[in-house]
Amino acid sequence: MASLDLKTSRSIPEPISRIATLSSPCSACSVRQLTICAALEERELSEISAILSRLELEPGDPLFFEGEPARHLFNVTAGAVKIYKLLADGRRQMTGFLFPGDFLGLANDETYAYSATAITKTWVCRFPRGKLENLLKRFPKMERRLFAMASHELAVAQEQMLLLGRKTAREKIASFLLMLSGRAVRRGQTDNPVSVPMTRADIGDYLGLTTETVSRTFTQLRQSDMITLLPGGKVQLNGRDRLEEVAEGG
Amino acid sequence: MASLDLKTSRSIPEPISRIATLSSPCSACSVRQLTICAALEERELSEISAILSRLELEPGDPLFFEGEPARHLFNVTAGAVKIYKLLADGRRQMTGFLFPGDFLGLANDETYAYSATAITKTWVCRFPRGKLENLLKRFPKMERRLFAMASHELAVAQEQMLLLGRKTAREKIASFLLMLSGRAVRRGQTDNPVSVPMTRADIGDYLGLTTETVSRTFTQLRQSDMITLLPGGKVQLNGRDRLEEVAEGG
DNA sequence: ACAGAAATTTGATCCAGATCAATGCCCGCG
DNA sequence: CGCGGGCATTGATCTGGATCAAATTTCTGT
Repeated sequence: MASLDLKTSRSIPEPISRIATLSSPCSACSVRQLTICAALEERELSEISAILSRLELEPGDPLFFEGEPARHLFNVTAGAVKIYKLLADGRRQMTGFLFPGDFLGLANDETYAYSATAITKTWVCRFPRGKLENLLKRFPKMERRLFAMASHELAVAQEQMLLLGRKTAREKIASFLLMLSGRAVRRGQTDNPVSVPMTRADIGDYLGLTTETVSRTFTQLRQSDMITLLPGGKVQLNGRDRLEEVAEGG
Repeated sequence: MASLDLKTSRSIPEPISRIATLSSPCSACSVRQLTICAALEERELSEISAILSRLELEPGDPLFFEGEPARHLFNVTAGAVKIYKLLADGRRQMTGFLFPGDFLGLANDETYAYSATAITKTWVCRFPRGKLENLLKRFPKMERRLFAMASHELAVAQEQMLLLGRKTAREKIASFLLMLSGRAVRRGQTDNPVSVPMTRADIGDYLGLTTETVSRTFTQLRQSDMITLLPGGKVQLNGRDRLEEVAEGG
C-alpha cells in the first residue's frame, strides 16, 4: 500500500507542472540517441511527438507517487529525478537517480511501484500509457529498445543489491561517485569533476546510510586525498583507479 | 570484472549436467502458463521445443558464472536455483532465488552479469541465445511476455533494495518468508508450511545478513510463536497478518 | 548585503548485527 | 548402527554505522 508521505501530502502531480507550449521537434532532441526514440526513423518521430507532452518541473515537484494508477510513462530530457519507496514509518529507499535519456514509469500491475520527484529544474516528455503501448505494437524496434533499457536497469539493480547488502560505507560512496561519473560520460557530459545534484540525505537513502555517515565518509575520502569537494555540488575525483579499488573492496 | 570464486574454481558449466534424452512435449509442461511459453499457441510450441535442451542439475551444479559469454537463456521447470554476484574478497550477494516458471540469463552486454547455481535437484530448459532471439522476432507476443517478466523482475529488485537498505534483520526474515510463501502460491504449491530449500548462509547472502543473525532471528520468531520450524526445511507461518506487520516495520 | 532557513559537518555515545568460538544436530554412508 | 562432515544453533565480545546533539556553512529571498 502507498503509505502517506507526511512531508509532501499533496498527491496531485499534475497541475504543479507547466506544459511547455513550444513543441520543439524530436529530431532536435539532445537525448534522442540515449532513449527509446533512438529506434525511430525521422518520419516516425512525428508519431511519437504527437502523443507526448513536455513538462517542466521545479526541484521538489513530484512526477507521481507509489500506488497511484500508472497512467503515464516519462522520459527525462534535462535535469535529474529521484525515484524511491517508503516504509510505513517513513524510512526511505531511493531506488534510482534518473538523468537525461532515462526512462521511468514502467508498471506491471496498474499502479506505480515507486514515487518519483524532480531534484533539480527538470524537463520530461510524458507519454500516455495506452497510446505509447499502441505505438510500441506498431514499432517493434522501439519496443525492443525499451526492453533493452529495462534489461539494463535490471543489471544496474542487481549491482545495487550487491552494494546495499555487502559493501561498507566507504565502498558505497566510492561506487556512487564512479557511477555518477560513468553516467555523465554516457550522456556526453564532463565526467570529472562530477556533478552531484542531490542532497546528503538523498545519497544516504540511496546507499542505505544516514546523512551523517555520508558526510563523514566524504570527509574521510577528502582527507585521504581521493576526492576534492568543489562549490556548486561538484566533486573532483583524484585518480579514478584508486577509487575503483576502494569501490570493489580492494 | 568477474572475480575468481576460490571455492568453485571450475568454470565449465556444461559437462556436469546430463541432457535429458526424452523430449517430453512442451504442451504437457507444468509451468508453461507461468513463463514465456504461455504466449504461444499449441502449434507454435513445436518451434520452441526444437531449439531447447532439457538439463538435469544436481545441488551445487553451476548453470553459468558471472563474466562468461552469455550463450544461453534458461527456464527453470523444477527445483530451485540461486543467482549471485561476488566481490573480489569473496563477499557474496544473492540477487535472487529462482523456482519453476522463472527465467534467467538475460544479458545486455554479451556476458552474464551474475552467476547461477542449482540448490536442489533441478530441471531447466536451455535456449541458445541467438535462436531464441530469432524466435522472439517472429512471435512478438512471446517477446512482450518476456518484457513483462523482466519488468516484473525490476519491481521485485526495487522491493529488495528497500529491504536491503532499510529493513532490520527481523523485518528482512519476515519479508523473506512471506515472499517464499507468495511465490509458492503462484506456482500452485502449498503456501503454508512453506518450503525453504536454501541454507542459512544462502539466506544471509540474500538478505545482507550473516548466517548467525539469520539463525538467531529464526529462533526469535519461533520463540514469539510467529513461525514453527518443521523438519525437512519447512517453516510453518502462524498468522500471516502478524508476519506482514513485522515485514513492513509495523 | 543580510536575515533566516536549510543543508552540511563534526562530536559524543549507543546498539544491531558482525565476528569469533564452541557445541549440538541431522543425515548420508560404510 | 555408529561415525563423520556439513549445517544450525547458541554464547561472548566487538565494531561500523546509527542516533542524538550542536555548531558551521551554504543557499534563498528581499
